[in-house]
Amino acid sequence: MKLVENFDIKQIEKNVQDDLKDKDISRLIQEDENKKNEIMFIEGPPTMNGIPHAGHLRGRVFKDLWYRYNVLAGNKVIFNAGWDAQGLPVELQAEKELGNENGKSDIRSTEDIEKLVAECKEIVKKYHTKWVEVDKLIGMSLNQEKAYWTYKDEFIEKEWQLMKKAYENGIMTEGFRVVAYCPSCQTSLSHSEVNQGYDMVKDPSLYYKVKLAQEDKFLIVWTTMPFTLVTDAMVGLNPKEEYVEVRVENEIWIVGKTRLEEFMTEVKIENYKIEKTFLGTEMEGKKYIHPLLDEIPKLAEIAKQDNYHITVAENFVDVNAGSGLVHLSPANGEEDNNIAMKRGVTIFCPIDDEVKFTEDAGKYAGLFVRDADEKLVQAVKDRNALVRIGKIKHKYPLCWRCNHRLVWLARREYFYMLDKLGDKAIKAAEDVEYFFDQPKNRFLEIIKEKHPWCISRERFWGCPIPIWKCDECGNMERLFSRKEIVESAIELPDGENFELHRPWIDKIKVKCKKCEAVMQREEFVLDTWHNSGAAPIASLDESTYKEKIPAPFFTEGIDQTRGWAYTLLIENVIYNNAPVSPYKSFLFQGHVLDENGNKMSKSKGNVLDAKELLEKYPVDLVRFYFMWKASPIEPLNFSTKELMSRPYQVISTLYHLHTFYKQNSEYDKFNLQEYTIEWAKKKELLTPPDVWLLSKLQRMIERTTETNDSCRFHESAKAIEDFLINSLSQIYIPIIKSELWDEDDSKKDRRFTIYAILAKTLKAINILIHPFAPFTSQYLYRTIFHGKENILLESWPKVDSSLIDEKVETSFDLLKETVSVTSAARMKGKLKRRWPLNQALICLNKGEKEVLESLSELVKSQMNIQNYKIFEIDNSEGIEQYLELKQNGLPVMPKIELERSAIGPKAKQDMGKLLKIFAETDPELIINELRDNGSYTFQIGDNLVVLDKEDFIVDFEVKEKYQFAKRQNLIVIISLERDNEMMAKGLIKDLARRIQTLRKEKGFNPTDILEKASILELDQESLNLIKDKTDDIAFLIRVKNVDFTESCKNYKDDDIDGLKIRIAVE
RNA sequence: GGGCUCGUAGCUCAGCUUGGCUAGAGCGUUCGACUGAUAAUCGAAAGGCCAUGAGUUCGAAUCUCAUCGGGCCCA
Repeated sequence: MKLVENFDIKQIEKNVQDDLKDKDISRLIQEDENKKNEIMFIEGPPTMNGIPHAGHLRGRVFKDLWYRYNVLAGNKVIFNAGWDAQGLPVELQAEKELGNENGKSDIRSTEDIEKLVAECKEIVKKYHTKWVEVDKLIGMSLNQEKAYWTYKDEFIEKEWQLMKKAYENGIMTEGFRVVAYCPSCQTSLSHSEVNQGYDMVKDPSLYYKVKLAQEDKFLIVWTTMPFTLVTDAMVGLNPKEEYVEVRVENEIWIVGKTRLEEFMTEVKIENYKIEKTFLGTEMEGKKYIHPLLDEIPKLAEIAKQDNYHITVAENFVDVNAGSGLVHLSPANGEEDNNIAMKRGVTIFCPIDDEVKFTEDAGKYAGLFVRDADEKLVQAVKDRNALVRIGKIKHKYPLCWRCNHRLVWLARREYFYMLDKLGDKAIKAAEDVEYFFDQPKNRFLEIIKEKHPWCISRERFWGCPIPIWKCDECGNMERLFSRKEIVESAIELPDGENFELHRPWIDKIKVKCKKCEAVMQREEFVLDTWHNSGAAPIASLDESTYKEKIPAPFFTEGIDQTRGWAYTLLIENVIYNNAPVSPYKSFLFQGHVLDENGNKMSKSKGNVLDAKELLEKYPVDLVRFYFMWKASPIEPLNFSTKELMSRPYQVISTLYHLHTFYKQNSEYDKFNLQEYTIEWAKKKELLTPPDVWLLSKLQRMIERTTETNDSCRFHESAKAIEDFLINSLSQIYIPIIKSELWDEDDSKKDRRFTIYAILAKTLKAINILIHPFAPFTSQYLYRTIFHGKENILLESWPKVDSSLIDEKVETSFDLLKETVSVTSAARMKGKLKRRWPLNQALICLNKGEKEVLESLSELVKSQMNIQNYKIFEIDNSEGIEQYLELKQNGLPVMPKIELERSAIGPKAKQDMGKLLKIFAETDPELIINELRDNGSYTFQIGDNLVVLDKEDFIVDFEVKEKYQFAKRQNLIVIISLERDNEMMAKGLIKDLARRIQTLRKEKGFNPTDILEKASILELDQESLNLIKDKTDDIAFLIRVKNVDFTESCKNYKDDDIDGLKIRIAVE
């Protein structure tokens, strides 16, 4: 790899990519004896149903950052890719590609499934290529060859082993789950599909009354789906809301209080009287009599159970709709079903696949459910239970394919009953490090819910559930391995090595051990979250799993709290039947938003394609920017403009510091191996700036290590930025520059010391910044330092506490402050920084004199001043400060004003005269009086106005030929007087700067020594000042001779503060 | 609708636990200066009803409650 001429970060990136193309870094790391611990990373497998965008990149960068940091810190990190191939999104995409407009109902035969599955595999292949491409662009270190795939047979079989544990521990059961179902497509729909199709529809609004069994009172219940009366199981009230008993004619009705009046208007009842008010919670567990039991014998039978047809107090009940009481149909409502599951209530679901009532529905058997609405309303009316039937317009979901109204329907499914885990999952989750409180709290809350997890899906492309059921006797065979299936199969149409997917597995028939009938496989596949959640178990062999899991660090987007993080934990607890998490720590990452803070979405068109982004912008900047801009958990507003500003400056400075080091050290034939900091220390060559820089370096190492460990990557990036820009580039380099300029052989040791320090510092920065900007750091490391083959083989720097020097740091801070204040004073006096000044008078706090004087030479050189004096001052303001300054002999004059709000009441009508007299009075006189007597008396006519200290605002200014600036207690007064010598020096520097610019323009190297320089058209005065000093100029601009006659060929017009000159170099 | 969470300068954040100086820093912006690695750097300036409202208090960015807005998840 060669050093590029100019800083071209894209070119650097390309060179590194090319250079590393054929190199097997992971093998080098594997063989490196400095990398001691072997640790495991488990990739959260992206679903292969789309191309990566900017949001994905942030996650990629976090992972790779962690990898590189840990490798540098001395670990062998197993960093394998992983891909999630299955799941609904892939299947839907395949449907689209195949043109199956009716979704699942288009799949009728084995061949159809086969075609669908083949298409799914195609899609996965296509997107996998895109992802790998982007991974390569961004410099992901993932081992792609060893990637795990969730759809591979070996993965599936291991997942079955996990299911087996769940079954053996009594966690896996059958049950009912309510899904949105399209009666026309005969397909259930996922939540995201449902959310696509809400629209306003008209529905019946039915109020009916049910009598309490033990009291002569009626519950007034509201529903918009009368057919659900068939599957009615409970009536819900909100426990925290108020309800009332009202008398209507000779009946007592129970209604919510919040909407009582609206309700009465709606049902057209004018005369009613509130008899009692109470909280919903008081109504828990009262049996009621369903009005239609005679029509539905099966329901009547179930209703005999104690927990059936009772009132329940549940938070989800909304008192701002209907009557404030709702009936619960676990077969037809999601929330209703959850509550039934929680309370162990029987789920009565007499509805078939065509959404028609079955025989169990008694009188309504055979009817499409929504067609039963009218008949049910009539039946309610016939039994005198009708309060009111009306119409309501509300938002309701429609099928996104056929626009048919969806119904909510309980389907038989498989569940993990998480309450059976006891507190194991909670304990496991509590032991995990989350780095930030916000996601931790939410995650723990979710786990504490212990919601039953429905693991089955009525789909095709997924890990099949290996359970066979006998239709005759209901017996079940659970065959959790290929071996068991093969042994139990009646025949194997695709041989023993059939693919463990639908449709092939569906063809396997098993003989029932109880009744000898032929058993069919339950046509479910697993929830895709089960696949990814099984990753640690299913992607590793058993011994590796035992050895490496729990793994130290997992990370994914914050939306995965309930997703991957959750399923991983639950499945691991199930697998071990113990409170163990598969991860010791989990970092949840905030999402990427567009530059205005809006969510990136296809519909808004603000999605940034990852590949385009990485091809157009420098990858190191993208990576650095992602980590540097925001805290990991916060959302990040992504702006390419911002990306190209500060991050560019940081990386650019890093590059240029390297070229600076290279140019100078090569000129001196510096040998990095021979001359080290230890060597310099031994020879006592370190100056205060060196000590200071090394001390700062230690602090930065300490800080970055600490913040990387706690996932405060943004702080880590900022610590590097701060050191690089504010310490190294801004302070150290300008100080040592002049020392490097002096080529005398006797100063060689000093120059070598500087090179050694620069080399050590730059090398350390390269390593520290490597996880953030891998390309530039690898590039600079290789081209400038010719180190190991890959910077990853280096070791993370350790803090060397012998190099920390707090005293020097304090002195430097004071120096920086003093120089800064001096510059401000120069600004006021219009004195350029390169003009030397005669004298500075510096006022400091008590005790600081010594601190600053320890850097005496630097004070002069950095302030560009020939001598200085330091005064320690006690007072920071007012008359006391002025007096102290004066007492010290400083060239100050008092500046005095009246405190108007204070003197108003004292002077009253004499205010005008007072101001006039005050303006004419010598300030010094007032000060002296105040000092001696504590007050000053003005005589205004016959009146005496006595003003004390508080009535004056006293400040100071400096005498003529001085200028000053102050910041808090730091005051710098500079003398404006310059003699010829100083004027000459200033002029020389002015000239030198211009000639140096010209040198650069002409393309000379800084280290080249040129023949001559020529300066024309200087005025006589200036010429007199400098004509004897050509040697000084020659030294500054690296030429052999300087003259003032027209001796060169090409001259450039230039000017110094408006003075026209012509200059040339050859 | 529910849960968690965030809201301080254009941006990124500090300060909040334990109430008390004129609410700080860096970046960005504008103007000026410097520059021999630099799109670096230095100086100055502009920029804040600390989301809003109420309460507690002598005193609130800080404690309490409510509201509004953003994010994620769940409905």
